Amino acid sequence: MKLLVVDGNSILNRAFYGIRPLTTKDGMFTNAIYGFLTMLEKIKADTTPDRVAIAFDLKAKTFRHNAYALYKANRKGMPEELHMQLQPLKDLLTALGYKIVTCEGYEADDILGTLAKSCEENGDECVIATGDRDSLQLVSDRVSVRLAKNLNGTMIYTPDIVKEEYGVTPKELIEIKAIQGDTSDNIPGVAGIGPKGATELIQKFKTVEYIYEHIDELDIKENMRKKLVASKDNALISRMLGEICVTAPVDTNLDSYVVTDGDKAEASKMMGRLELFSLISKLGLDKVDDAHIEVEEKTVSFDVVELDFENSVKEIKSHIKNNSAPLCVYAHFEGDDVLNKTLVYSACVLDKKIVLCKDPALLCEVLKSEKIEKEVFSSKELFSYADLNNFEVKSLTFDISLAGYLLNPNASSYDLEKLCAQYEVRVPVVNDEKYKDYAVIGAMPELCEILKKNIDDADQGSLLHDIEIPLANVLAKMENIGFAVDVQGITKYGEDIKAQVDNLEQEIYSQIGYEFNINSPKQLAVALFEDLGLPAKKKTKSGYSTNADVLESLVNYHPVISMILQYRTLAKLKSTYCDSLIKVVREDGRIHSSFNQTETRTGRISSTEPNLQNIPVRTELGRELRRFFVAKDDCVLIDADYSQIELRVLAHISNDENMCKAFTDNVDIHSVTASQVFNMPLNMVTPIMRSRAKAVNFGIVYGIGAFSLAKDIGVTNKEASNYIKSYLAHYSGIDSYMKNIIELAKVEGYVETLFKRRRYLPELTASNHITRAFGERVARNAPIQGTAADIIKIAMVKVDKRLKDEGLSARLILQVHDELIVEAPAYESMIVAMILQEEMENAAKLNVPLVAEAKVGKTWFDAKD
DNA sequence: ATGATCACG
DNA sequence: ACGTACGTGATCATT
Repeated sequence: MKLLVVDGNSILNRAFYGIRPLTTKDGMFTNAIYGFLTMLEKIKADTTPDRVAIAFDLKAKTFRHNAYALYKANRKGMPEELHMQLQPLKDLLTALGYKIVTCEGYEADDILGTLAKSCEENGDECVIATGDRDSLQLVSDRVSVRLAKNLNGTMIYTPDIVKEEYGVTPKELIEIKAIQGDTSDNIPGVAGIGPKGATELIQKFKTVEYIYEHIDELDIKENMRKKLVASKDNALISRMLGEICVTAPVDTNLDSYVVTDGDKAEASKMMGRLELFSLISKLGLDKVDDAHIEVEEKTVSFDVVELDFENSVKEIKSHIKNNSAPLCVYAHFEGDDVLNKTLVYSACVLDKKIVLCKDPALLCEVLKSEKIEKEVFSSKELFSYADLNNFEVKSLTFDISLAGYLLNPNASSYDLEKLCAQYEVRVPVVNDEKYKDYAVIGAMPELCEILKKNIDDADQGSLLHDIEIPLANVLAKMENIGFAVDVQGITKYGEDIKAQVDNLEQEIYSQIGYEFNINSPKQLAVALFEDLGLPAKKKTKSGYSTNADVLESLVNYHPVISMILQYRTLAKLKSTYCDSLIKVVREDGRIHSSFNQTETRTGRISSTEPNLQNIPVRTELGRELRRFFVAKDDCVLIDADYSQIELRVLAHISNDENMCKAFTDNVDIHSVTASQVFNMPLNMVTPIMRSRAKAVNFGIVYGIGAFSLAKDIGVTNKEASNYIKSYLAHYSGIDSYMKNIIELAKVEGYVETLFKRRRYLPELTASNHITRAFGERVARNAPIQGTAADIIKIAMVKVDKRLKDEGLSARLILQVHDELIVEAPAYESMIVAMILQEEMENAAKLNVPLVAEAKVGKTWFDAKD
């Protein structure tokens, strides 16, 4: 029989500190629970036990909001974020069928020891899972310790391995500790003797008892003898304190530790509440059964039928005759890229029935129909499907994924299963085994109801219906149209760069004296900081940093530094931009990026495969790449960008008098800021002052800290801090906005944009001040970045509509956060430029004017000036 | 899978 | 006593 004994508190600690903070949207921390269960699964898989006992200390001390207390605290002290996870974890473990062992007056260690001892005596095998080396003293022929060193690394300790690592037997570890002491356990030991001396003594003399019995005859240095004599009392006390008790009054009958079925439904429900959805499937729990048991009398059973076009239409028609509620439509596509998606099936939810249809004609018919009001899971792919098939989607009134995103943009994904679990929508049961996977589609109507109610409660109706859903249509069309590129041009440019990279590579090798992988920060660090002996400035988790900041500070030390910087720049251009862009050009000679509408926490869209929102522009050489982003034959690009949209938004929401006036007068904002910060008349502002003021303006938008500002513009902390003080004194409206928004965020738990886009901020309640400070910066930044995102989204919808209404062939093809790009026949360029400027500037009415400027060119390079 | 780096707004 | 501005995505090296 093999018993696994888990040191609950120790593993919980490892999980808490090893897994990045995770929270539910209400701010409940869940990372330790997630980590614990994940690690438990791993431990079980590794050790294949017959029985499992999970030991916990009975009382956990907590502390609050005081890092110094943590430092001083006894190691059993626990931050509030961890403590709040303790009871839920225990409940969850019980529901999963595990036996939790605690014991009044004894620590978890003692429980481990007692159970291990009992196994030993009864001829059973015992594995102790812990993150704490104290337990190593328990190792024997029958007892092994599985020590978690970090998240990935574990080590199984047997007597041989203990001997190998410590040079003594497991039991002798107690003796070593008695001499060496352990501050974290409040074990004093012998003053002046550390691990080395202690080990030597025990290797020679085996026990503390023996040492003191023969203290005068020992063959040791006088110095050592004196230390031992001086600390005799402490050593003897330490010997007692350091030995784990093996006689705690706990149940040692192994049959008490059978892992039972527990209450799976309850476990699954609890995990759903903790929003740990991935665990539910990882642990093999069945969510459907959970809902089934939980609300048995309310469980709905759905039929799934597969019909042809004719019969599907018939069913749907008779359904809408009898139902005023909208029709829920789900479509499943196959194919990994934007253009080549094939419809596998569409599904419509009728009363207690899911109608599947493989005929694409049905989906077209339903989407086209103005009379059928539709609620869907993801509108963008439906809009895309319609666009590719040259028809328009009518009466699409709700999008589940977009609603889920607006309600909480912090989530990592928005699939139906997750949303059902989060909003406690029970998934119906489908009895036909063949169609079981379709059951979740049947939950759509109820899920829509709940999401709609939540959207109403958050006052996000307009944001969803007037901005996000129409935008999905615009994005779908942008994806389908794509951006034409000059493949030959990129190829040639790439070859030129390749030649330069190869040259640099050889020169760098000769400078360093040997060949190595320059792309490996690790190898580069060795070359620079060890072999060349250059001063290392900054450390990362895994060694010395070699980033551009560090390298730039070293350029005067050695000629190879600037070569490496140049190499990095060119290698990046080659691999990320030339090579990969060429790979994603399609048969039509265009690049079709995907635009994700539910990705960012601030409301921006993101672009992937490829990312067209980070094409180089800041350096001359990089910017050249934009010459190969072109308009098709007889067409031009019209590129319009907002001027200072984030600062204008800040001026508006803070309603700061000075900043509003600057924008209303349409004067250069950075110069004005400089004159404010440096207390100078406008005409005395020098370029250096302006550039520093510009950095301060950026910093303010990001939530500012003197340290980072100082680093950014290369002044002292003190100076930077003065700039900020002066800034906030002159822009007092911004000062009060920054203070108020944080108070508001703390009270409400979230911040919102002008158009009611929300971002929840569980970080603000963290006890860790770094986390809290991050939450505060986000509270200051999110409304600004988010409102700017709202505004350009509105502009996109309006521009798209104008182009269509005016019968133009021009099409939006790209958005880069404050910039829109349209491809149009050359003869439309003037009108399109006008439309862009007009719609962008009128997208929102703020207290300050919005300014956009449009330029025309044959390539992105030319259109961007 | 994660971290380091670097491209963009 | 701490770590350092907001938001993204792609690549390469490494575990």
